[in-house]
Amino acid sequence: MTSDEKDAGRPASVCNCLAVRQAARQITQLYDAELAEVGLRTTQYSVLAFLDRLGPSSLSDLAEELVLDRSTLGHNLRPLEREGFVRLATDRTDRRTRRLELTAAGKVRLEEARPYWQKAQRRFESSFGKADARELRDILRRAVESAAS
Amino acid sequence: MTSDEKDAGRPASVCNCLAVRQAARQITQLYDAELAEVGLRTTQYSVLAFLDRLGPSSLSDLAEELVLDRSTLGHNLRPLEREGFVRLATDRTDRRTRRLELTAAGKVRLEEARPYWQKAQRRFESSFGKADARELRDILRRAVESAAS
DNA sequence: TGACATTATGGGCATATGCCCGTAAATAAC
DNA sequence: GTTATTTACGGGCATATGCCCATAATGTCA
Repeated sequence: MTSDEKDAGRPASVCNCLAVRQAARQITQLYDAELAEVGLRTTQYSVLAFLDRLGPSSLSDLAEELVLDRSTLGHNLRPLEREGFVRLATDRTDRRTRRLELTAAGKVRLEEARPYWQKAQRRFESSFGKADARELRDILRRAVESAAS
Repeated sequence: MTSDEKDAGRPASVCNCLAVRQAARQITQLYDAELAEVGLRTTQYSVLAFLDRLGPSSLSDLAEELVLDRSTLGHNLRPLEREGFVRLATDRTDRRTRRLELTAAGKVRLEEARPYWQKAQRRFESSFGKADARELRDILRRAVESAAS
């Protein structure tokens, strides 16, 4: 009996997709709980953080960096636009492209949020282990590359 | 300079939450693409598979097994009920509880879907590596336990 | 047994996710 | 230079996710 056959009836232990989705749900709740203190979700924080790091970007470029569907990014921007944290402007050279920019208010909120993100990081890593967390991120990064190809 | 400081400006490489969410999105697309052949999503497949394995269950029990919010499970059942794959009945002994059951049609659809789930598994593991996949699932399982506590 | 806490669930709300399709603009083909 | 293709985006649709609150039923405790 192979180990595959042994636990064939236990979906959670053999399905790579279920495993990563369960973990994403669980870990997201941990980070969302901290970021709720400043009224942001994990996804929103990641958009602001990437935009801060990359500077003004097209939606396509940012979506690719975030490993996110373009359309999904478009949807995710709505609450951030409404709050005035990001701004969309039409590119001058290519009028198809919309340049997404972090506003001053967005930058302020991002800096307010960072300590809470760090707190979530510390909480998770103090429980899971710093070295294990590094290994987790590494294997997940490789999984993203593998699934994308 | 520690390695933390070295890549402090690269959110994707340091944030455990972002890493697992990106991987979940990417891998989900791979599985959803296969399961689309039988008109199921990854989440729906996992509900049917767990229900088949566990037998009739309360929503709370099933949600806990799936590492899913109770309310989320309730929402996820709507399309499955509409299609007639699951059935909700009031428990006789405890009328608060709703017993969730897999219908005959649900069982049929589940068995139809299994080969496509297996195909997704094979596609992912032939690219990522069978041993790496096992390691991935193991570290994710530990991460779930860690974040839940 | 009657007040209170606990448990199981549903409804409403908001965001998250990605598909398909349409539109508009830029680029390539000829 | 006109047509065809590609690229960038938005709108609409459906599901996914989880919070908060309300309701109903059960259990507890004096």
